[in-house]
Amino acid sequence: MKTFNIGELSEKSGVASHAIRFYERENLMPEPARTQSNYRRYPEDAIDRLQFIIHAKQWGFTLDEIRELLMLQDANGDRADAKRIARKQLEKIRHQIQSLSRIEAVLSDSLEACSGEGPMDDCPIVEAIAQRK
Amino acid sequence: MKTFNIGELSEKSGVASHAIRFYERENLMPEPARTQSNYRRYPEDAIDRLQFIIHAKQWGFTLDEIRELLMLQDANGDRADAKRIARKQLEKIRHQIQSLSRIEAVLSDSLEACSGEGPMDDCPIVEAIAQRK
DNA sequence: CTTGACCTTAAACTCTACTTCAAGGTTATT
DNA sequence: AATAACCTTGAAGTAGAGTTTAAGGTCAAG
Repeated sequence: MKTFNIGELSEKSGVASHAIRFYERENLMPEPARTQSNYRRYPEDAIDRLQFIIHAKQWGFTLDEIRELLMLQDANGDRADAKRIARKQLEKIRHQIQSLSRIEAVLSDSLEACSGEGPMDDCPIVEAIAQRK
Repeated sequence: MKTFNIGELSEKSGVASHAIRFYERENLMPEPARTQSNYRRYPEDAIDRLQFIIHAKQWGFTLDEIRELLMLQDANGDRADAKRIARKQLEKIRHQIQSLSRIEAVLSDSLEACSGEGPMDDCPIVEAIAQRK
């Protein structure tokens, strides 16, 4: 089986070496084996784990939440827990979408209402923010 | 006309005194008048200005952007500039809504696919994150 | 006239998720 | 043997938006 130095892992995973060490300190990555000269030596599945982290980050999970998910996997924990975490995340995301949509509506209305000419007094955009219509 | 100490302004606006001083340092709030004993003394419209800041923050504007909007108002600047700032913000928000919606779809699918029972191997949630389907 | 609530400043700390720096050890190539 | 390109650690810096702390001045009530 192939093993990698941290630099190779960094290249293959797209995560900077320093970030990988950071994840190790933060208990997102397990401590890898070491060579005689104390270099970190990673197995292939370290790539998958780093990519799991990247994707979860893109989904808006915090490192704390990702750590929780990874620990569940490592402990071969309960699906119910994973579901709880994911449900919380889904609610968070839905809530964000709702607020953003409200803002989108008002902001695009006020952009249309604003001629783009003349001085700032009574500019519809500024008024919309001031009143948070 | 009524004037306020920073504590009263804080109560009326809902912004912590320290945050108000912070906004002053950051040029979001103008330097107010002072009493003989060097206390800050605010006019009533300071409340409106703080609330403008609060609302703009809720809309996702950064303090840098809010400062820019406020300076435009103060200078009675050009509506075209306000429009430019707002348009940029609208794009940012639309982009966020799109990413979040994609995530929402996949996450809610995988939540439905997960029974919530049994061990973590092959849990649809974990797989969805790993593969970022 | 003391106590407590308020105000002043500057500096340091918080949080998240890293990145950069310093100082040095190791491996590969020439 | 020298040089470049890797690796090691710990400490410090970054950004955004404040909050907390330290050390003290002021005001109102009792």
